[in-house]
Amino acid sequence: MLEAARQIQAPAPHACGGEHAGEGCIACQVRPLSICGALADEEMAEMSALAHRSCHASKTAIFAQGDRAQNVYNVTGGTIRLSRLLPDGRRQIVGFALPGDFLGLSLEDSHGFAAEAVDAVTLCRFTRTAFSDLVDHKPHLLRRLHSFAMHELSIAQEQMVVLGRRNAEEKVAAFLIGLRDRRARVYSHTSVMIPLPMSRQDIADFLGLTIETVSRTFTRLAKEKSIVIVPDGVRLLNVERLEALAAV
Amino acid sequence: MLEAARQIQAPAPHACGGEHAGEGCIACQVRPLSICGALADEEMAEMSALAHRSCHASKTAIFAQGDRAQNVYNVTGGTIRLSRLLPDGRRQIVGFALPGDFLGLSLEDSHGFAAEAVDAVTLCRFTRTAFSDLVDHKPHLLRRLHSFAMHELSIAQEQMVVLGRRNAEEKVAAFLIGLRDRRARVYSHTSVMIPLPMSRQDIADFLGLTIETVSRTFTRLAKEKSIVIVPDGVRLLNVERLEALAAV
DNA sequence: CGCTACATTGACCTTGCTCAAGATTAGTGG
DNA sequence: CCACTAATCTTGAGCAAGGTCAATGTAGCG
Repeated sequence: MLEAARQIQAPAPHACGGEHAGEGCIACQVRPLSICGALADEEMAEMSALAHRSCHASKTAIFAQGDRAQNVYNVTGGTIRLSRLLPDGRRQIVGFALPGDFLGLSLEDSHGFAAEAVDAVTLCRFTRTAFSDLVDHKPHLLRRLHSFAMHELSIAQEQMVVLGRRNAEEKVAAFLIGLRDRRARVYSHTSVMIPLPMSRQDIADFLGLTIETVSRTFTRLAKEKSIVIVPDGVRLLNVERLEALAAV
Repeated sequence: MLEAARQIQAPAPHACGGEHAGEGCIACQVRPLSICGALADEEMAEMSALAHRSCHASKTAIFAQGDRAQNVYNVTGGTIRLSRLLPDGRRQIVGFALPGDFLGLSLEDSHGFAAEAVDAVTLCRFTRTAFSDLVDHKPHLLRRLHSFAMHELSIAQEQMVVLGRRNAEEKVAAFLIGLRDRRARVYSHTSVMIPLPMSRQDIADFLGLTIETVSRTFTRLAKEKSIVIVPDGVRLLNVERLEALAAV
């Protein structure tokens, strides 16, 4: 997930499909590197030279749990779900990656979770060796990556509180407020319209609930006029109330 | 938490109390740096020069949630609980730090969680500025820290699966097996005797359960002869069964 | 010995899960 | 553009895992 502290403007929506997914995609007119805000121009140029842009259609896998980790990715557009599967099929979504986030930074040689495109996703891909070489020559960049990783860890710990100590209503409120805040950082402006490209099942698997409980909770929040449910998202009405439910 | 990949021998138990806790403690005859396995001799010497050894008696705070983060710590002995508190008093323990683990590596300026000594704890303390300067001159060390952080993140994600998708019995089994595996890495040998210096309440707050459910689950596992409950710990009897319950 | 903190056990209750039936939406082909 | 199908979402009824409350047991300590 690893959010960039400062974020460029949102990439324009585009519809490049699966036929060239996973490979360099010259048709995608997106800014190549979300991380750019953190780097000097020359570093940007150096990284761009190493980057392969790629697109993934909705619901396609970017990599599977246990796959050999051969690439590092920087998300430039769309939403990715990161999930771990138990042997019996139970699933836990450990996070949603938004533009600016990194995937595959772990130095372990296989991915600990699966990454799947929730909607149309654009990525910058680096081979691990190229990325590693680059990092070796740019301690500044490594510090930045480490800072991302620690922020990521902090988000993971907050999610532990949500999973371990919050009830269904608080979980859903924390999810919506958390998503609003992350989007605000990514797109540099806050909004009460929260697009939800992920399914109810995805939300349930993120919050440790069932799809039915998520659905009922959305309905209840809508009945009490805390939110309005719209196609592919919600609009926050009573932000105070939601923030109180989500309060850290 | 941040476990060291290779670990020196366990520090000898000692009883330095609270009266000089938090400050340099020349009486503590512990190896100064758990991280040493990862470093060259000269680096070791350089780090040791910057380190202040300190001891914390059982149940004393090392730092509080929200405290200004002024130090980096490396645990050399004992067990530390890392916890987040909700405004209404609910508590989630986000991890237990064992010898070799780092605290305060985050670059944010205040601690996201509280750290409290579960039993007698010995630490190596660095001021943040000194540690930061050191890291600036040792990219090798920074890489190592980043690798620790990513491993930590992986543990946090596994804990999300435990909290979100496992039942009480599986949670307790995962806790015991996880602790056994971490201790095996720290002390370089595996054992079916698992010391549990933390209280039932701590375990409950780590697993997102109540103290009663933890107690009942221990009792049930003991009745079915999967474990034996001993003072301040458990002995694993049916490791196969526990590993199956905890299976990833 | 008695106090305190911690752990265990029991009885009962609530939240969220399971199972099942509809409702809505999205996709597809005529 | 509409009809048909499949997928997703919502809603309801009943249930069970784990929580709550309360009593009892046990260990450490002055």
